[in-house]
Amino acid sequence: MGLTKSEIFTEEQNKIAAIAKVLGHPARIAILEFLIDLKSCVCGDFVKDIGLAQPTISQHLKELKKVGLIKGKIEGTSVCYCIDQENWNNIKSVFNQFLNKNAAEDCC
Amino acid sequence: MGLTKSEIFTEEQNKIAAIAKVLGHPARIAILEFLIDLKSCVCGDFVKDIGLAQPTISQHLKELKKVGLIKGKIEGTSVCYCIDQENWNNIKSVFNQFLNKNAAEDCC
DNA sequence: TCTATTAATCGTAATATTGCAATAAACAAA
DNA sequence: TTTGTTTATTGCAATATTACGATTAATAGA
Repeated sequence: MGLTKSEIFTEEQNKIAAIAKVLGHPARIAILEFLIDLKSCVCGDFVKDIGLAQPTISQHLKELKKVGLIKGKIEGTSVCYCIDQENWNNIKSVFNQFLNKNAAEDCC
Repeated sequence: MGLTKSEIFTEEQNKIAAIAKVLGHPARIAILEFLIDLKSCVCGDFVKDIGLAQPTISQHLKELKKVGLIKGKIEGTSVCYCIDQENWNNIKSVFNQFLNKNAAEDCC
């Protein structure tokens, strides 16, 4: 088995989970932090800064791009990656909405 | 290899990733939403409401508990689960802090 | 004590993820 | 064109996750 049954969940539940899953690896958090702080921008710099092999970083960048957290612009032989502000804000609000709906009472 | 190199990341990066990883499954999002809305509380109800087998739900509850998102209180033969408010608030602030540090400029 | 109920654990199969060496692709500069 | 630089892709091995049947444990009630 080992196959997530996405069909039994709502679109929203699947969306939150999909984004969270991508955030669920420290290398991808590190990449996002570098991008936010504008410390690094191109794949090669992440390789140096983080210390994982180039194919590994490239793969992590691909997943971040897949859910729209980042976007990339080709500049000669290198690629400049950036936070995708529009999607980032959308994702932020999806998470805030989820995290802020607090249960008033408690049964334990 | 398939083994995350946690040692090359900061404690904070590993923490955010660990929580996000647990949030990275729709069943666990569904469980949290049921708990927030106080719709379900015990394992058996989640099994009915969500539609996954009892051992599967039990496993998801275990992971939610491991990172402190929920806590459980034994009540006779059943267990009442609840959002762990204190940890939930802590986790919320960790995520808010991460999501809100926006990059001012953009290079792409 | 016996039985029913409920949740956790064990064992296992299927699938997914992580990481990297090797290679390919794409472009810049000589 | 050739060489160097940079990123993406492929292929593979190791590990992790997901899901569930079978079983166990623990309590409630007859």
